[in-house]
Amino acid sequence: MTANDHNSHSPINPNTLPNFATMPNVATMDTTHVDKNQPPFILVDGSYYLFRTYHALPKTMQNSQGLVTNAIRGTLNALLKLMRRYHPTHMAVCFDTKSPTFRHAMSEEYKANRPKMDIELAEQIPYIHRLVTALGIPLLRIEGAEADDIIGTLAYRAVAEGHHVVISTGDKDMMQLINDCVILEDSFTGKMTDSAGVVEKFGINPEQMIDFLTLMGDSSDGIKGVPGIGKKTAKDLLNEYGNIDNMLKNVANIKGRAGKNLLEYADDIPMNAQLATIVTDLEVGQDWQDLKINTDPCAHINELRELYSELEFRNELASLDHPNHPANGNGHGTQSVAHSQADAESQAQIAKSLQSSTIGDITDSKIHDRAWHTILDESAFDNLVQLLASAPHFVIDTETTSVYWRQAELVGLSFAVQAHEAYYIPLTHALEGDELIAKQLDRDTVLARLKPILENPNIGKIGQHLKYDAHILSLYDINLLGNIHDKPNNWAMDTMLASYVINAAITRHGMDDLARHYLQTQTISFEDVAGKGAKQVSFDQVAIDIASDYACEDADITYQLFDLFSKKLADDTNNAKLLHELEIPTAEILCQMEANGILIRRPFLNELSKRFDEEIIALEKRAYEVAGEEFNLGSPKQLGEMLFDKLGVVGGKKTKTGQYSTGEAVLSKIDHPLVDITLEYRGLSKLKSTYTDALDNVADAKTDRVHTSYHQALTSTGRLSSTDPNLQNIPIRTATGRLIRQAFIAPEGRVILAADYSQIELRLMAHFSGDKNLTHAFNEGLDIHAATAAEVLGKEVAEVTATERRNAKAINFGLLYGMSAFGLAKQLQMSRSEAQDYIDMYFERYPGVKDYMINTRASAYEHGYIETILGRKLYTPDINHSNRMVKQGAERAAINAPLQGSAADLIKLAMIAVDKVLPKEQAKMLLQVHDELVFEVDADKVDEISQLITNAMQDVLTATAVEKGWNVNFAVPLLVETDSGQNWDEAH
DNA sequence: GCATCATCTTA
DNA sequence: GTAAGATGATGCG
Repeated sequence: MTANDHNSHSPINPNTLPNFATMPNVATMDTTHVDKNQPPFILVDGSYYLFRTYHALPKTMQNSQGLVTNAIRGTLNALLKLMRRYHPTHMAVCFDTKSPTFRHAMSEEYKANRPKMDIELAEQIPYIHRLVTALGIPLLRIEGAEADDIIGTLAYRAVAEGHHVVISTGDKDMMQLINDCVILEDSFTGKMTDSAGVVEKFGINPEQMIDFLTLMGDSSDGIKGVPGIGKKTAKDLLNEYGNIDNMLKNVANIKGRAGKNLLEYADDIPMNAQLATIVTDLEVGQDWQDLKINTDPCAHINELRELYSELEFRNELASLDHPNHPANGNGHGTQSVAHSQADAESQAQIAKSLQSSTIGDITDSKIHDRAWHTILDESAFDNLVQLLASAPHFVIDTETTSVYWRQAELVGLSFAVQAHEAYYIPLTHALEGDELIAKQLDRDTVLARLKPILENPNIGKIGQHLKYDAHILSLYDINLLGNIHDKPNNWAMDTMLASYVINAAITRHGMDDLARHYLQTQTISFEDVAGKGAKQVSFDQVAIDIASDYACEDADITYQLFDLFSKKLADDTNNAKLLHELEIPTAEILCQMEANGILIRRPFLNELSKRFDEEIIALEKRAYEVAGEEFNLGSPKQLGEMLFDKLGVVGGKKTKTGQYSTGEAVLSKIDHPLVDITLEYRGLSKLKSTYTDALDNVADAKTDRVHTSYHQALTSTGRLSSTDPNLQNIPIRTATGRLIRQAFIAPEGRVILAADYSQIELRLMAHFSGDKNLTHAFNEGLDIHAATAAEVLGKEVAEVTATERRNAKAINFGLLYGMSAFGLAKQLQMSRSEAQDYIDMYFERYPGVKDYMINTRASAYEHGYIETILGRKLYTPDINHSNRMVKQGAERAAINAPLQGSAADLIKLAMIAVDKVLPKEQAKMLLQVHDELVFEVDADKVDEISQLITNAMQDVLTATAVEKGWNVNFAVPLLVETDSGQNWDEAH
């Protein structure tokens, strides 16, 4: 029989039950004889790829005959990937058939609720079968057996015969087949799962998988499981009792619902277990040796050609003439994939999964031409100290117990003075049983020796996200900060900020992202060494040899990035200037601001929480009365159903997910008592949960100060963002909201001082557009929104009504946001054509602004980026996107980016300028909120310092920028407004 | 337990 | 119409 003779199997009688007692168990079988150096036996779960790719890939993939081809493509890509990766000699693709199996005979509910297969999918199946055969891969379908069972059987036989096995599937049920020599690989997502992967994912061993599935059940397959036992309980029970038999023996000891139900449903367990068990001794009537790939390049080439032509897979067709097409039995073919983006992502994931795998020819991607050292004795440390002290610059990286610097303790330090060589000094690792922990050098001794080097401004410090390391070192009384910006001309560099300045959009700026993007290297992830989720341990619980690899890699990669970015910056002096004169100095100031924190009034916040809570409860009660029943007022879904279905309110609109929209914009148009109650309820619960409760939780227990964390390499425009907590969105618009602001105070003898740029983005618009009317209004010091209304309506500023000013304000903001008539109409609640008329009138009066819009858009198309006032390039990758909506979104972002981005540049300059003149004993900079800086200052020095700050901020373009070599002739004045008071509300 | 949605807060 | 982050509810596995 030939390998592809897939119709030759005798059907399996669905009424003959497998003998579960004698069935071999793949997870526990002996694997000592398996030769891991041979290519693996590949078993593909064809049915999985069929369904997965059909639902995941767009149905718009069709040939000219209207045949949907997404599942064909998806499955083909999975197969080609496997062949390229493993160069297998033995492989089989298994499919389910429509006929019933023993599971259907056992349980009426088994897969009973599966909807009928879509016709668009059914049509693709014959093509997929033909394709598999034409690729020379054995195809297996057996009446009365599921693909799982064929795979289970073949996996057992293959391992028994000395092969290791890769099962290509995304079905978690198959995890019961995993052992030392059998792994799962989902070729669609790139995810690989070995034994450790099962433990990581579910907290149990592969051999416990059947019991796990039996307890949990599977609603999509119609397997019930034990009610009340989900993933978590099943895991806990299995960890305690090992298996279900043992659980039942000790069922009296199992408390609560789990124990009760286990007893009550004990009779169902055997059947559910059998439904969940993959058969491993099917009568397949075929020996595994027959499942060889047909490697004759000419065998099926004509069939393939015909298929690809009919399907209109042009790239695949062309690649048939390429000598390395995988169908020719050679695993190095060119990629021929329709979804380059999705594919690139899954490739990256595959690359990642390769790291941890040790099976077969899956390569360990660690490079070996490198020297990574663990420093565990005095003389090695002496040598390192010598090396660092005499280096012009070096990479430093701290390893700690937490990503939050305020909770972190130092665990070790890594260094690099050149690429491919790195040192790790473990200091406080404490993993029980790790023999190396006793050899660690003393932390304080090491730090004392390093302090003069780390504080030496003449030795450049290089790091990835140095602000973090600076925070950590400052906890140990080491001041790294001076080295970051006091010597802007040395080699000091923050690779995260360098990447951000060079191109903020091309990748995120974490070290893993940078290594992947710029060095084509997949780093050891933190999760690889410390686990993830609830099971993650802190770094001091990682074994020193593993930790050392991780830490050395970090330092090594950082050095390599430093080399690469240094070259890029040498070619672009403005980028170099942005890094050294703007971002790195800003980082140092942010470090101080974060360390300062801002004082809050805890008792006041607690009092507010209590008050809000009482009002919330009263509102809930009223809502239940109006509704006639209790429901969750905080659930948009339940509220929508109550309002529009049960209470019959008209005007309900649905969101894209099919539920009613209950956003503020919709509700405020409805006249109904429940709406008023809801809006008030939402306002108060927002304030309570997001602000009064949250701030109290994060404030330092001893000092009552709140320390936010600023992210400097995140936004697409150059703005900062603030997290944990976000102090850039503290309420201000409503009176109740402002109560929160009143909780931010200055200590005794000091006041809060706030300084903000007035209308900075509109001033930038005036500058960039050069528009005469706009420039004139700012130069005359007019109320800009009133001036706009007067100009557009052709009347005097004094005659402008409140509504006219409000509309003008909306259009001014709209301009900054790349406005459309549609958007303006929605904002002003007018018709689209009215909005369009208004916009037309505006552009007639402000032609320069119209030109700015056109020119900025054009620049984005021409260069792929726009520039801010300091020449920061902000890339606009979606400007040529094939989706019209996405493309238009990118156009609006491009129009906004120079304005928002330039404002971000200016406030960073302002922070640098202010920091330089601020008397540190009398004032501290605390917060930055995009166009505002918040300080606490000695009460008796407020006027003086306020003037100092105002001057520094207003003069950034005429003084600070010029000193640093940026010469900008700004078209309008920069105006700063300051105020001060006991709290942030009074200061605003 | 983790991701996504809907909502609301800021500049 | 731009740029963010946090929360509770909900859905998935």
